[in-house]
Amino acid sequence: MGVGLREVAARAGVSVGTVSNVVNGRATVAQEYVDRVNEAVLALGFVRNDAARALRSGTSRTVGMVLPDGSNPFYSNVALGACNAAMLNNNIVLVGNSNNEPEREVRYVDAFGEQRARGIVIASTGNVYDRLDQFAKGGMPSILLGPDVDERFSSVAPDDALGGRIGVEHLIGTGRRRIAIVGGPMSLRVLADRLAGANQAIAKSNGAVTLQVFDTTDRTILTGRRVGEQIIGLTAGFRPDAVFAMTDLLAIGLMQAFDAHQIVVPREIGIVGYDDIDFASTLSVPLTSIRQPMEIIGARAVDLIEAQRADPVTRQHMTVEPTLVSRASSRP
Amino acid sequence: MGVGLREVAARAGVSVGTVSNVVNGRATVAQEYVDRVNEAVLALGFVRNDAARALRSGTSRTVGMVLPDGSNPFYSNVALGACNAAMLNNNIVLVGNSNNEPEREVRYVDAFGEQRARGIVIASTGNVYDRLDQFAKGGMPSILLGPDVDERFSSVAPDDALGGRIGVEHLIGTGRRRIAIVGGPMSLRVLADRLAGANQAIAKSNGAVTLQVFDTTDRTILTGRRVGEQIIGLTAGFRPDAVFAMTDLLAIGLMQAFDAHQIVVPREIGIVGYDDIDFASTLSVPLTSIRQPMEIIGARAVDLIEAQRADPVTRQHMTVEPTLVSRASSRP
DNA sequence: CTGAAAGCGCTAACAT
DNA sequence: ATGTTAGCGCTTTCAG
Repeated sequence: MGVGLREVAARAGVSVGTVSNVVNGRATVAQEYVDRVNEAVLALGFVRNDAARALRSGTSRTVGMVLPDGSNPFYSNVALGACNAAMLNNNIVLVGNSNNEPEREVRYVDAFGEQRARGIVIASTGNVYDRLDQFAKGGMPSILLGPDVDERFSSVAPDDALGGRIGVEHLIGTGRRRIAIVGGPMSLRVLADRLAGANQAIAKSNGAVTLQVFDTTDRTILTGRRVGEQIIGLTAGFRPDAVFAMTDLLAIGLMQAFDAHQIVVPREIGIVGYDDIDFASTLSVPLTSIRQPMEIIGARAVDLIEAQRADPVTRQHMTVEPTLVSRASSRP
Repeated sequence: MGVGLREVAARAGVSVGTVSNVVNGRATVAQEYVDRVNEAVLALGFVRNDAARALRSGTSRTVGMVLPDGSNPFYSNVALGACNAAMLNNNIVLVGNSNNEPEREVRYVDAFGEQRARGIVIASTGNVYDRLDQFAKGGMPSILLGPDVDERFSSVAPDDALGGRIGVEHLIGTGRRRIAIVGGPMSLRVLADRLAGANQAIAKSNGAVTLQVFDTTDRTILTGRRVGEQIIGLTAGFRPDAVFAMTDLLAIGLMQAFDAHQIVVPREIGIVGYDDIDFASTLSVPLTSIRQPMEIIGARAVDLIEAQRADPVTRQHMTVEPTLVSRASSRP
């Protein structure tokens, strides 16, 4: 930008060291000098050069975050929580969006590595772990988001089994006994966990049964609607009185199908969704849903970065608990 | 990270200049040396130090983006488009989320300024313009997102008047004549523009009238539902046969209200929304909506950054055109 | 409490 | 085609 410490120093009639001290709000500089320096900074339009600072001091104020999907509210809320936590230490969070493309993921990871970020928080498919490990050896830790732990990194993940459990427990607690479960594919760890939790709740109950598990290939509204039609097609004896949907989108699709066939929710069938997306509360029948503590996940991840920098050897695997948000769709 | 060009050079038995050339894929280095250097890079876990590069070469590969709301799909898609465009020049886009807080906005702007980013793309409320202008003097341009132009910066904005016009023209084209318009507050420039465009379409039509403008304080589903109830309460002669909603959320609320009172869309009343959010297509009556070219906005902004760097004096104010996505909610 | 000076790791110009 | 070297702008001793 042209104007550096030197120019400011010249104009203020002090040394660069003094200017540096003023600019960084450090210790004891005579008030008179402080004023003169500030005047010069303003007049000259001086902007600190972070590249030079980072080079010299070897440390950055930036936490890098690599996320697979910018339009997924889950991730944007995680990012928000991370940002809040970083602010407390006077750091900032910069987000790179890999758009689910491994190639972009690598680019962002490299960029943060080369920038010598404080650390990287990443929800990854796994192919950059070696690189991240290399960075770690150089003192730049990475934190994994999600349940697929790797021994080399600390991680934070929501407890999906717990989520599945409390969702179904709630349905059972409101008097339902004939539970259907909708979601998939089960090769996704988070969904398998939710299913396991759901089954666990049913096993512990007295008298509730898993009527059917609809293993879907995706979790869209359309798929939910299709499953809904299937459920409606069931003869009365085989129809569930409650369904646990593994995402809110699925739940919304189910509701649309039930609504189209005058099956009233929650009287004839109770529904619990998962994620508590914004829409959940504003549906014509507001949706009971499992809410993930998204901002806490982000905050914990940032905390783990600092913890890891302080103590590079210990690894922590944190788990955060989802909560049930009860609304009309599951009322007794 | 400890290991630098020097260590690599030592191990490979070449000079730092040569290593630099290899690492940056430059020109003519003997294949034998290339191999030796690459071996050393791998063995030592060398990672380029971007701070040093930026300091020395005075230029960065990072485009900074400051957005007010990470969970708004509009902005995440703009960011995606920006990212795509940046990739073409081998740059990357890093996003800072101000969460609508001026204080954070300033922090991100400062951070990008200090990092000497290639430029800043920002959807701002306006209080950082002076700072951005200062950066511009130092050779780091900023591009404004949105209709509020400032003479000092180039900008790119969707043409909201056009959006309003094509939305209402479509409604009129499908035979509707009694148009209601829902949205607000009109102090927001984008909404005022949409209204102006809508009115323009009505003025040009033969026989269509603006029955009523519902000026709302926000644009949520709940508000849409409330307006819907009002519309239902109208005596038959005053009830519109079409409504242009300034956001899809409003449109969804309207639909919920109409649905609850057995008013069938589109037969009794046609609806056009705005934004084409993901939900629009999966509603039980899919919603006709005005789609903003979000990714193009982001791409143009990144292009403008480069244009501005090449020619710091000219300012450009670009406008991009929304399109109508026709679905069931507005069928004749 | 302030000034002077030595680099941080890299690039690019120049010399070989 | 490769090696040498002078800084980029800053922080941080170390003297004064």
